Amino acid sequence: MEEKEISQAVISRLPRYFRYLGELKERGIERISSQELSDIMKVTASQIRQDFNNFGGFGQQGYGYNVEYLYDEISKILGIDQMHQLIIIGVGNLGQALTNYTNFNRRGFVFKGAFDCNPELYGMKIRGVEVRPTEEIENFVRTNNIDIAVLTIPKDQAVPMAQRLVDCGIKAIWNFAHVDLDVPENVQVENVHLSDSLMKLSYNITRYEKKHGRTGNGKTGS
Amino acid sequence: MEEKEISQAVISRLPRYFRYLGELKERGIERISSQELSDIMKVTASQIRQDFNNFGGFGQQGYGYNVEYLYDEISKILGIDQMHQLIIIGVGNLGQALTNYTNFNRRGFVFKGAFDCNPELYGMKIRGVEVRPTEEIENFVRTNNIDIAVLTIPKDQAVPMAQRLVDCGIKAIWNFAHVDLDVPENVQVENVHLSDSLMKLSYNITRYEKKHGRTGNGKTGS
DNA sequence: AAAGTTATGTGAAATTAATGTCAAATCATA
DNA sequence: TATGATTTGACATTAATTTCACATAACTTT
Repeated sequence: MEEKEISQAVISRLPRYFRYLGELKERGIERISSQELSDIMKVTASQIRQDFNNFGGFGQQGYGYNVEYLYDEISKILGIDQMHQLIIIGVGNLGQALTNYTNFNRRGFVFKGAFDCNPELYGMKIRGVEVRPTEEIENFVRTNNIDIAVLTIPKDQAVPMAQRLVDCGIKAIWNFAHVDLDVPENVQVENVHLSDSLMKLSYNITRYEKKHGRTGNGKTGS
Repeated sequence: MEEKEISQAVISRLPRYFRYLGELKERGIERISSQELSDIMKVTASQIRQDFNNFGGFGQQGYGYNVEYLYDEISKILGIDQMHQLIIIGVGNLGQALTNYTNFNRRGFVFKGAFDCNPELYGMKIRGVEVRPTEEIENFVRTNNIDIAVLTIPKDQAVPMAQRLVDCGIKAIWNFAHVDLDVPENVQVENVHLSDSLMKLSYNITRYEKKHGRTGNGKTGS
């Protein structure tokens, strides 16, 4: 039985549905129609129904969707009903920030190890986890069943590091390095390219100003 | 004369082109064809040509594209030939990490101020910039011509803060809070929802394992 | 300067995604 | 249990995006 592939466009929308459903659940709301959700989330009701239907019928005609049930189903689809063990590679500012972001913990992402190539950091503790030398990564990943490696190291180091992670059987890489990683299809990669995001913002500022006749600050001017 | 609107799908690809062109430029490569770029970037040559053509003809038949010229043109399109003054609101781990990320500086994003509501942090210096109380934001934005506010505060604080920023004339918000901001169309918002990104990764791990018959770690198990 | 090659720009075709529509199922109510 | 209101799920339609294909322009070489 062949499962039909769901487009990444749909997947990208699921976390947002999940977030809104979580809020509704928190507020004690038991049921919701696609139309109501449409009003709140500012997407068409049709898209909401279509999106949910990719995974089977979660709703009931004449009633709508049960908030808690839908929430749980989406969490299963996203795989966050499962535990994920993760390690951070690169204990710089960003690495530490992510480590300290406790919300991930609540969603079943368990921070198991931290690695850096700077000897001065060895032994330092972040959220109870000791920073270790990067040489120990392979062994650690294998013995601790690590699923996800968070890459917060400079881009030139990221490429060989990704290869090492692939070789020792990592399942996924959450990549914050500003480089594209080339990995086999059994390893999942999710890129967070912050500067790309900032450039998009810059584009939209510029576009708006062009359209409305305001000017920006020339780089040489003042 | 009406400029035709460029789709966000195209805009999202520009930073990646920009990055690859920057690398080519660094390596001293002067010209490149859409086919060569296609091989390197793993997108179709057709898409590359189509994308660039949205902004006018940057290439030359029989020759290809001049790397440096194309690089400069894209930087203009993205608006990163202009200076952008920015402030950070929320000097937690993530806020500090972003502040210390020097690459933004190189691209014309100038870190001008830092704000927090925790009095213990007032006066602390990050990259030479003093942390100030959030009450001072409005005045600071107005007198220092701030374009972009980086929001790294909890989501419940983010919504009223966004309103304050809108009211004092900010041009754009780079939003790291896990909430959707509702702002008028003259204010640009770019969201970085890290947990959405992590959920997408989780989905892809789960999908791969389902397809290939491996199992994850049950949340209750181990 | 002519011939052959290369590679863009563009319009058309194909694919993918989003939206609109409605029959059928369920709910609420009397 | 019948009636009317509600709302999904499926399908049809429309829109957007990507790919294809080729005429045309510029380059390169002799």
